[in-house]
Amino acid sequence: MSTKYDIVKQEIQSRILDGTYQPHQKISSESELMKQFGVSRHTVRAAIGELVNKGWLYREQGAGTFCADRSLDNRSSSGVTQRNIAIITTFISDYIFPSIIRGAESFLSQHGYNVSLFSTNNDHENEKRILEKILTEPFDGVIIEPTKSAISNPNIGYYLNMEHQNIPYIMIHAYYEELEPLSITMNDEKGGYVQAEHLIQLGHTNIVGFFKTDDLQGVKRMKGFIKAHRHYGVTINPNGIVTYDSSDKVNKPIQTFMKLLDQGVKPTAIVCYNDELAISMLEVLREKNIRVPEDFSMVGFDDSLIGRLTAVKLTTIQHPQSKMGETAAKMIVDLIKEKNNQPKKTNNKVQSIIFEPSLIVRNSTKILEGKTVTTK
Amino acid sequence: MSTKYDIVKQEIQSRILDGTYQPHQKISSESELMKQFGVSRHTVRAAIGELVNKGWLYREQGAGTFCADRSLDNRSSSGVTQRNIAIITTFISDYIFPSIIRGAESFLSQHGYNVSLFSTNNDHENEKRILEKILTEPFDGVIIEPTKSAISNPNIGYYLNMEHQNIPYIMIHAYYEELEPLSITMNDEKGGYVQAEHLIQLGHTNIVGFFKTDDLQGVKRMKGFIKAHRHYGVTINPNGIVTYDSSDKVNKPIQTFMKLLDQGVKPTAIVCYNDELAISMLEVLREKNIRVPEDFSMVGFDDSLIGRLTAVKLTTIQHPQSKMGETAAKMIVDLIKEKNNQPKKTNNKVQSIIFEPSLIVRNSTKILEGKTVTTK
DNA sequence: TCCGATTTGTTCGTATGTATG
DNA sequence: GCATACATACGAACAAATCGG
Repeated sequence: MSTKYDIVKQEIQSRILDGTYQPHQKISSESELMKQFGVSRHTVRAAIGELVNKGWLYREQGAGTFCADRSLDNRSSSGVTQRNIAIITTFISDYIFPSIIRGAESFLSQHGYNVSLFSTNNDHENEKRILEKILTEPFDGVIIEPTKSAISNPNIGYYLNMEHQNIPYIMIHAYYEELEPLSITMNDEKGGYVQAEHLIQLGHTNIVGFFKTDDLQGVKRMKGFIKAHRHYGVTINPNGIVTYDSSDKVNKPIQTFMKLLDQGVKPTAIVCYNDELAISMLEVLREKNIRVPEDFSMVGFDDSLIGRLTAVKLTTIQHPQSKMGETAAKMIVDLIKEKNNQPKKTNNKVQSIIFEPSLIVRNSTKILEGKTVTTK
Repeated sequence: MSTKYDIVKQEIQSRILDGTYQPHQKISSESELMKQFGVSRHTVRAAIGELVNKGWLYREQGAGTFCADRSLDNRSSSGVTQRNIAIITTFISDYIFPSIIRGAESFLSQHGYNVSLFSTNNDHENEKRILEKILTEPFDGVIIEPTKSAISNPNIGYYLNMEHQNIPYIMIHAYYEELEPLSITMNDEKGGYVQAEHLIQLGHTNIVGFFKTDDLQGVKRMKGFIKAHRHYGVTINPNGIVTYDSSDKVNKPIQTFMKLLDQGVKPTAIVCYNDELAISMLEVLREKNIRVPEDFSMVGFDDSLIGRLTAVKLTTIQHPQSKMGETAAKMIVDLIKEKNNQPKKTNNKVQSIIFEPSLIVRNSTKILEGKTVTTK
């Protein structure tokens, strides 16, 4: 995999798949590629040779090398419907993802589809590699949880190519706004609002919020957090909002939280991006001998299993989990049907779905001492 | 047709067609061909390269170039290798399975394979449906966790058919004994032995054991449990061994355990089939105000995440989890390689792997009051 | 129609890396 | 350890086709 011609080959392949090279368009000449990659002509020719052999490019002596049009050539040759669905998530084994995947797998296998799994680890490079794979192989539909949905995505070209090749896809949890895709999401802003509202109604006024902001979910939950404070006229502590990324999710929130607890005016409650974070924070509080909920209240998000197993059962926001997976599966199957039966009446068109959040009150939140419950 | 490499190519082709080169026979080396035709090595390689691409020859570094066997060359219809691996587990989202799947997925996707997921919910009908699907579609290999491995399997025919069709498969966690397949397992009997031994060494003599016995793992752990008692000369309470199935795993163990706790001579410790059960039992004890480990000791199995998150951290048996998934993935890839390179020497044949269990002592076990620690 | 610049096609030489037996 | 054989990579030269002027 580390040979020079293979690198050149991969890169050219990427340019084809992400739409840089359109069908019948002339690609860079051999001498240009030599300069671009700093390799000899022999190496460039070896790379191009393999792609010509695969049918991705064709050469014309004297004219140049061109991108082939693979749109209607091969994939229906075998005649047999493959019925493959790809599910791309950021993580596979952690947290609530297994439940989502189970929901989707269960529905899809009942409807005769194979489910292939991919995880990006919230990294754009991995996402790219996976999208290349999906575009190269016969998938009938794709369910995607976007990678780093809050920031601009370098792989948009691949999604456009997917539309070109008429492969239906839907996004869950969040979506890339440029694409305006069909999606299944939570109302995350509302969720963040409800988290904060609950604590405010319990009398808390010094609440910290921790949000993972490389994904859109976190950005929106933060927005809701702020909105609730404004609505109830509670000022937000200047240090009261902490953001972090997937990359520093293990350490940064914990360390920042510890500092916040050591300062003069201590917060009395925390809104957590999700239950996973809440569990970490619970550990911090336990080490500092701060009792939950007597001394400190916390709200999680997602109603994950681990939040129900801990000594202190978490107050949290409900997440549809396996239901979301099933809904996504149903939607992608509908899209595939719609694609195949073009003459069919499109009376009930497939539409995006937004799940409304609801609060689940357990044992991690409590009325602040000396306060009475506020109601709207 | 007048180029040198084309002449070389034609000549080699002729030698294949007229039988000079028989299937799997080594053809002249590149340097020999250089002499024979008076051309450069590059030219020879270009000629051979085209024939390799057509599927008439195959090259093996260090060994030589060989004539391919095109007699039974069927599946080249699509030309493209699919590289699909199926993973069949009993459950997808629960417990330690996500970790196992992640380990396998990570390795396989790095090696260019797609991973398709199936779950049987430990039901033979589902298993049958999935096996039919796999036999019908182009999978290169299968990783299986057997369904109800302790009882006779009605789908053996499908596995035999898989062998017929030359689809490599391996089993994890357990295996159907009739098939004697390649497998990756725990030494479950040893595991059950270690669980019981630990409690016995802590002075416990009235230990109950709960085992799920529709899978072989449970049967073997139970065997180890009994063996440990015999070895240390501890008599087993007649009601001290409780077995249950996947179907009644939610209720039966809990109810039986409650009855045991209400009887005259109470047990002082429990060996659990796995951490999942242990967590349920912990809940029962909490409701009855029996403190762990002060009043009661318990040992789990699998070292699952949930066993580390509870208030009382479980003493348990280590399970390789994602490591097991990765090992399984590596093994299946080796098997596929072995299958494809028939002429290659099978010097290091793929072999079954058994992981040895080791005890992880945490906070759910304690020396029985009024006893001293026993050592072997 | 021809010219010249560009681009791919063929062929040689050489060197080093890596797997096999 | 050694010879053999294939794998990768660099450089150079000339041939053949294309395309704009």
